[in-house]
Amino acid sequence: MTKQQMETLRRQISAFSTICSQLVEMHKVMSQQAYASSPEHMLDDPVSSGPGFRPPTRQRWTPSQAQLHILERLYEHGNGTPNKQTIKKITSELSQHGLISEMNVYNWFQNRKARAKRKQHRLPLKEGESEVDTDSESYREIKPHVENEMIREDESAWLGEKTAEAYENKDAIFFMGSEQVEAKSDVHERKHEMFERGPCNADTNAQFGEKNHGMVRVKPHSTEQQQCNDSQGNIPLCMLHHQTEADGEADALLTRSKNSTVACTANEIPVSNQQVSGVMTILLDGKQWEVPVGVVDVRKMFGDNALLVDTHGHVVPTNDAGVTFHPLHASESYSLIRHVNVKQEMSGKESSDPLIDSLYHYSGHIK
Amino acid sequence: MTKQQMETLRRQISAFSTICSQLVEMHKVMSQQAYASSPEHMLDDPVSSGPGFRPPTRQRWTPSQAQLHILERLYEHGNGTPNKQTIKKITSELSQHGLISEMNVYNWFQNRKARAKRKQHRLPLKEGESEVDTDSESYREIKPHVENEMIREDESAWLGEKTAEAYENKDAIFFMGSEQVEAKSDVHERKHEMFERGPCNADTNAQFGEKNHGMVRVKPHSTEQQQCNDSQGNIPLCMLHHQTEADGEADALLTRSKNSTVACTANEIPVSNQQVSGVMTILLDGKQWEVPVGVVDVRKMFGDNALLVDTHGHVVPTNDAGVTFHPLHASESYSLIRHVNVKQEMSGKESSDPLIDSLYHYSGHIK
DNA sequence: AGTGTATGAATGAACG
DNA sequence: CGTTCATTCATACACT
Repeated sequence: MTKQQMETLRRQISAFSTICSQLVEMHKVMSQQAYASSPEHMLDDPVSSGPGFRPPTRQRWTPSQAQLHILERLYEHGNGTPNKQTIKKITSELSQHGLISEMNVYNWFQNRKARAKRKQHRLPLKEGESEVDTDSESYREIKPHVENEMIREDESAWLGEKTAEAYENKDAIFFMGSEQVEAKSDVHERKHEMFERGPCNADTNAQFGEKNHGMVRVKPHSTEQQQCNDSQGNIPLCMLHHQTEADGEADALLTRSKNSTVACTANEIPVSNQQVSGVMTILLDGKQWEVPVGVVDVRKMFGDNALLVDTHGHVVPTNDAGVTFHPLHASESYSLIRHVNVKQEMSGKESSDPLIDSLYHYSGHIK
Repeated sequence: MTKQQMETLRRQISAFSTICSQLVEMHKVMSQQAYASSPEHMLDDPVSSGPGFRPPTRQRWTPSQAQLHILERLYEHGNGTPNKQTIKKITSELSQHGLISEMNVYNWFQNRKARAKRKQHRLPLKEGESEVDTDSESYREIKPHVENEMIREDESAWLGEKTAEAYENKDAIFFMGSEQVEAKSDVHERKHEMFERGPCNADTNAQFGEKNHGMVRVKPHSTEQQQCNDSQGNIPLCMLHHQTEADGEADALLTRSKNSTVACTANEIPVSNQQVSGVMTILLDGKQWEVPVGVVDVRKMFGDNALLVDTHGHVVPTNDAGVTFHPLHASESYSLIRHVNVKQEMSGKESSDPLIDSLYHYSGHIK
């Protein structure tokens, strides 16, 4: 390797580091925003300043004028949603006028159709209807002039196709592993519709009675609520310190993992990373997880196709069984990497992605 | 540098690449989830409902986060649609986390499967690519099993603040980046497994039929591009060499001719479907996009603040106008990085973010 | 800087 | 089962 190459490598890493930092930063900002927008908390945060990061704009496809024009014409002419083949063609064609994917095209037609229909019928919208139905939409009609028929209507379902789904049918496993304890809850608020959906019991509404009815699970459970609470949803990095064990119900939930480990997130700020029994918290892709203190069975915990990468970019080494050699570090961040093709076939060390292979290789190598 | 060190470097890059992908994905999920609705919607307390209260009604079942996770897990475990018996069990179990009916479960599995299949299909059928069909792609799925809703506002820098300096120091590159990249927070997970939205072209353009008030907004800003097309591209992956300095608007002409550009890359490999004019598919942050064959005007296509990074961690080099020197590589994966401050001010090569500056610097440097 | 609207996308449910 | 419909969620923009 030449010096030059080395330099290149270094730069690559540097670039990655930068990118990662940036992404993390964005993530952070977004988290804060999300949090801030939550009506529940009132803690005001003086901070929030920071660099002017803005949530990445443009998350959704926006057809260019040319694309729209073409789509509109196609719509006028054609009947309904095009089939798969057609979609492909359209997509190709439109890609000449801007980034686009088949899904965009598909969605466009679906929406176009649905909305046209709705407008036409002027269906009585339910209150709280968010989809505002202004007549303005009609303006959007565009006169199709000459139809350039570039699409033909091949019937056949455009989206369907055989796929080798390899689901082996075994017995469904219920709480397999149980590994995942989910104890969380979402405390969330909704943004637009302010209407709080009241107690919703499908049966109560004649209007909707037909929907779920019949099999509506009635169970007026209350569990949800409780659970949510106990989870105390938010736990700062070094959060909580109390055990939830005493909390009967919560405890049950948290400890579903039958593991000895108790579910107390509680580590007093895990200094030394590991108290013997118990659980500690780590961050996985930004989410908090409770893991037993001690070595971790990555495969069992996250799936056969999982790999953990620490913030230094190192894959957490494991033995052949997927168990780490060392405990994870409490409060540390890890990234969970997966690869579908890796699943159990990993033994064959063949995955379609060289990158992943490489990681695995590395992982194995290091052990 | 020893061979060993080199290997380490390589691993780091690989890991970083992966991490970046994850972060980008995560970021997307978050932005999408920022205002996700609370799963408790359908379980609202009866209390609020007063006499003339209209129970808001949720017409259709919406799985709570907990339910979703469980379902996801069950699905993941690879068993097709559960049988009746199993459905009952699942339903029963899930009812602990929210209102649910067997029908809901059944539908969920049906949909999940159908969509997964569709997804799988849609991607692979793109052009070029040899038989080695790349079903890859899915490895980008993120799959958190926890749903904590915890965000805490404490500032606590979860992000190392020294980040900046780290990458400045070229010699320290090795492990830099490593500072704590930790994301604290929550993130509720939702997984929209299919194609997600992707980046979009930055171009907007006046609408066709005017929606609002019947007034057509005629493209106000000069910056808007008429069409974002003009890019074409494709080339094997060898990338980089070149400088990227964002400057101002510069030309725009390198491209603009529709299929003009040559370079049909991936097509050394027999192309299959999609013989249509030069179009090829690439994966951007896991999502498939169609782009014209030929060089790509990154800025135009993704915005002034965009950067493309390939799976090797290389920033795709572009000229001052943001146009790549080479076409992208068909079926290859790229990550889209953005930064608001980079925009056009880049000319002064001064952005408020050192991170980005660094990237640009890198990019240019390497040429 | 907010607010409303158009509309892209996700997804539960239904249909054939 | 695969496809389509209906509804909801989320977001880009325009306008004020």
